Amino acid sequence: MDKTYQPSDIEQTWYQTWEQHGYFKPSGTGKPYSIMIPPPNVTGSLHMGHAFQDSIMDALTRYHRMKGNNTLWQVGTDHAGIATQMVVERKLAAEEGKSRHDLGRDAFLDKIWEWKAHSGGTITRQLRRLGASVDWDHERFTMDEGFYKAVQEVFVRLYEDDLIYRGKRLVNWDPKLHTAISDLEVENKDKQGHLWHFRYPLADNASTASGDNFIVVATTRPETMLGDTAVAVHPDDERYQQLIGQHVLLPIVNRRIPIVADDYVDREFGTGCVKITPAHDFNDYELGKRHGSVLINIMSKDATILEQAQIFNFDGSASSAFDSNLPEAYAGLDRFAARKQIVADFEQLGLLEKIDDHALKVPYGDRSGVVIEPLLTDQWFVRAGPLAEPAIEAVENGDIQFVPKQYENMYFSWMRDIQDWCISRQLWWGHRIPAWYDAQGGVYVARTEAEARTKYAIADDVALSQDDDVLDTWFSSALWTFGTLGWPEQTDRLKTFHPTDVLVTGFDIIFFWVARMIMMTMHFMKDENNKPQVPFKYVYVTGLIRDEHGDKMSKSKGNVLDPLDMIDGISLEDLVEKRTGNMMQPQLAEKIAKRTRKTFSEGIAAHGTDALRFTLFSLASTGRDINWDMKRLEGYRNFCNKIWNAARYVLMNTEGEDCGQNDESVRLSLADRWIISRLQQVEATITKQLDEFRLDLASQSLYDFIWNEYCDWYLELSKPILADTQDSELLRGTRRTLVRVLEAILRLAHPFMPFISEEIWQRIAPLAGKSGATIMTQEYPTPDAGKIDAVAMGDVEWLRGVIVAIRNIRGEMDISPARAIPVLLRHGHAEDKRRFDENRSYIASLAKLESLDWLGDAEPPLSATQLVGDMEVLVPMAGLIDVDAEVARLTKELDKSAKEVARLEAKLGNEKFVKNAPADVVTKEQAKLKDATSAQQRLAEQIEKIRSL
RNA sequence: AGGACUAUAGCUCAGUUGGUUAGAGCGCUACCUUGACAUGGUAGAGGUCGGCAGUUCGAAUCUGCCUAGUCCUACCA
Repeated sequence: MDKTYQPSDIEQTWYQTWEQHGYFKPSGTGKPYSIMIPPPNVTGSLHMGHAFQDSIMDALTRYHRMKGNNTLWQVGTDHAGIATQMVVERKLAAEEGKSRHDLGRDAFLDKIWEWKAHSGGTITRQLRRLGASVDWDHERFTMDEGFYKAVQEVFVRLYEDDLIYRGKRLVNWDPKLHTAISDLEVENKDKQGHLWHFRYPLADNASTASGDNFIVVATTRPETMLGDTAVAVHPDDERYQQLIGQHVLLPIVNRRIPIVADDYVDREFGTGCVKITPAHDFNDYELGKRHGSVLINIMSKDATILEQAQIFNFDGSASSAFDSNLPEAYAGLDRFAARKQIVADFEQLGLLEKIDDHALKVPYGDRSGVVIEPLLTDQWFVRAGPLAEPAIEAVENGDIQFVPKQYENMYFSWMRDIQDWCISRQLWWGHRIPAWYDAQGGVYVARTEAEARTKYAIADDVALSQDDDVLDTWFSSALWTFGTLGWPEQTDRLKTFHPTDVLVTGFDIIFFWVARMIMMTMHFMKDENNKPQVPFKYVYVTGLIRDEHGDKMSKSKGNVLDPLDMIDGISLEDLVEKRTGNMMQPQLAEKIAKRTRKTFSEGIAAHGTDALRFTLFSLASTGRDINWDMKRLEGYRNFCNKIWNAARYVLMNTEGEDCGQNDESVRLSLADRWIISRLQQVEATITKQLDEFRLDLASQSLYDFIWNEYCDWYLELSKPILADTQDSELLRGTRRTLVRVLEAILRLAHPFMPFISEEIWQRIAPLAGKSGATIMTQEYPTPDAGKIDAVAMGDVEWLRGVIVAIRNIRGEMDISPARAIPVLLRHGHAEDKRRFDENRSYIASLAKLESLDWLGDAEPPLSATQLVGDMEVLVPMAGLIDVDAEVARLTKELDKSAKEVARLEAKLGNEKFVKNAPADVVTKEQAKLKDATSAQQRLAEQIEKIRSL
């Protein structure tokens, strides 16, 4: 093996080997275990969040595969409707100066498929680099043939069950993308705006309580007044009591509209009068409906003002309740221009009362970034209420558990107040809605046009045209767990792997995806008793990966880290280019470049996939965002190097030697018995932590065991034996333990660090008597309590105590590490003496001693001392030690003991403590006090003795 | 407005049902190239666990209030 660990030398070749040999496929035997990858955007690329979640899924998958489960990690990508369409539209505009309308629907879709073919491999290549052990043979895409069938089936059946309906409703309209979007795709932002106060003259010479012949309404969106159908006041508001049932004459359009009373109105806000615009405001829609009003739409799909208003009843039929003419002056004006004009005109008319500054929330489209307009359009909706009921129940009764649990609250509060889901999108890229219309507007929902004709008995000569709209991307993603397994066919894969075991995803898509997946799955998937099947048993919710300052990573902030750059490294210049090239806002480039040069003055070094993964795991504490720290990554790269070198040491001492693999007689040293015992304990700990999704704790346990126990102590303790002993049985025992424990460590580590564990395992396994083509399919280590040797563990703890005590004196007294020193022990119990007798050579070797003796009762020479339990460790001071330094050191120790004694005395002096605390706690404290007291006394004597010289 | 989460060493974070002398990594200090590893070794410094009350024999841990921050949902024109 090379002296230094080079991840690039091993990682890619191992992945290819694994994939070629089909190790990622389900084994076909064992209890099924399955995970569905959250499908990334097919044309996207992997970011740190993906790397994080995918690493977790891979660790769980590899762990269960090694435990013998029939394990499937299902892979696939999402067509990502709006996102993908926008990318291709931008590209088209930039390269050919054309819009999608110039091309037409079919040609444009061809362009997108081309783009998918061209860029679609990026994400899957990146997944391979991460070591993702997914089943590539069954990769799926949310718009592949099978998924198309699943989507149609679901749509048609939901329609037949009256859970999908079409209607003219107020929706969130994106005037830039020209599509409806769901509530979830709207981001409400705090903005400073204005509250305009308009006078609406009263009709029929009515007047207010204070004698005015007008009332004042306040609005943040003046242009919508063109669509006002009423004014509302609170029923108990004395100021306007006599006006209820009267009318106002709407200025500019001269529309006579009623004054109605409604509890919804807040008397304290503004003037207590609210203009009602049912076609342009969600609250007003409800209000208008309650008061038998109509809907007056005044806006086009571009959010410009119409020439003629469109007036509807709430059932969608046309209404002639009002004159539909709108003032010519506004026709075609953009909504914001119209706003200015309306305000100016009110001022002109002397009807502008005042303008207040006002803080408000403005809805923006999360993709387009423009202000969303509530607009009356024909859309398809999913009736979410009935679907939500079983989905809520499944989480309440624990069939689905969120990890961490607090996300269940979030889920419940959204689900219990769920609104119908607008699923139609006025886009081209997506699943086209399986509905057909005849010339009269009749709607026919079926899987195909032919089926529609049969089902609804439509003659062949009646022209049908399919709905132009497509479905929300999340509609198809909601079918992911069963759609990927072949549904609506009852495939073996579906029967074997559904329900899946765990979904690993971010909290940001609990509503978008997780909740909808639960609803859809439980409606369509039933078990043998016809009970709804859940899509997964656990939802492991990860935090977000942020940058080193806790800021969200984003292109516009220029703080995005590419996981592949962590793995392969990148030069500073390339990193700057990557962050500043192809920007939507080029003016930020300079700042980003500067910041990047400051943070990564040397670029980024290569750290390898294993180190990246291990870093992600150790940061993966539940329910918390992660602030990325390059130093952690470096630390775990060093950890890989540590393992590498430990393996080199083991190989150096075992290759070509007799390692006792054929059960020749062996004798195990104390160190052997100890590390074997500890291995059992660590195996139990890690297994438990993995089962509880605590990858952070598991990786920490592994790290501690490998570095602080196996390397720091076991390998060091093996050195004196390998160097000195002539005992062939003992040598065999040590060699056997060296390789066997390392071999087990590699299997323990494999789910975390697949590459380095495989690379080393290939060399170690034969020496440990293991055979097999890959570590991937070896058994995950299981602890054997029978191998735990309590005596050995106690002895090594003692041994470490003595060695650390001597090193401590050495360090504090500034004794050169090169200098071998004499050490005496005294005042020990019989147990100390036994341990001393059995382990002299270990101590002498690890503490670099010239001599080590048991003093008995003889008077010791003047020495530096340290206590290990009751036993004193003495380093004779002659020629070695600075008296003042020793006094200072002992005084520090004494202070500590004195404080401890005081604390314990106070505690035990408290009658209530002695009376109330459990007996074992009291006994423990008493023992501690005894130790501390005797330590205090010894230290005091020793200080006195040194001083007296 | 409602709700959730977070606050522990200079930095990034663990701390499982209340009982440790409160831990890790990085950083810092001193010493050390000893044949696995300087991507290393040995020793060390560093914390009134955000604040205030309370429950308890005992609180980083439980309760209440407060402060600061993050996020989610809803929204008054």
